[in-house]
Amino acid sequence: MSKMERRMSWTEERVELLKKLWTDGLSASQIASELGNVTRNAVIGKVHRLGLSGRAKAVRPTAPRPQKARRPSVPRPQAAVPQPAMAARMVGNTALKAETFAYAEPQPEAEVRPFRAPATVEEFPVPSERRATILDLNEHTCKWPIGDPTSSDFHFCGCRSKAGSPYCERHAAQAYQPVTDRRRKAH
DNA sequence: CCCTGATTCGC
DNA sequence: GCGAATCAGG
Repeated sequence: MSKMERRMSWTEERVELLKKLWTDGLSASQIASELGNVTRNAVIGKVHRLGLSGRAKAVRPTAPRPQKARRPSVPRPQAAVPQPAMAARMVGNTALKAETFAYAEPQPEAEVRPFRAPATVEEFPVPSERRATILDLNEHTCKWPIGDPTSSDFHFCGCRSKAGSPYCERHAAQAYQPVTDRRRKAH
């Protein structure tokens, strides 16, 4: 290696590698870092010039290239209404889909998991609540939530909290019970 | 905000 | 031909 190529160009080798990696499903940025000395934009640009965009999926919409009437002369708003043909071509043409397809790892449809209400209260015998609103809370009041937060009667414990604790002694005990204890308690 | 590819257009 | 800037989408 006598000379470091200052401006790496698209040599046959690099183009071949590009083709291979692209058809392998690597993303443009991955390919860019693989090749080195090119940005993903460069890769994408080359891919398009080579005419191998679309990859495996490539639903040929047979659209005759709408090529909108382009901008008058001001470089600002080049984003306008997508042409139908363009839009059609965009769907199902992303690398993500291609990869998902290539790796054959279809996600099973999201399973519906039952809604689990936040267990704020835990049927707990509350002897000395103060029914504090959020406005009543300060450094010395227990901030243990009681009830459904979306309900109008939601409130906080409001007891005097232990020094340095957000909760009163009773609720601190409930909040900070060791795992083993919780296990035991659960049964 | 991270990522993806697509497109435009000055160079 | 090249690729940064930009766009559009997940």
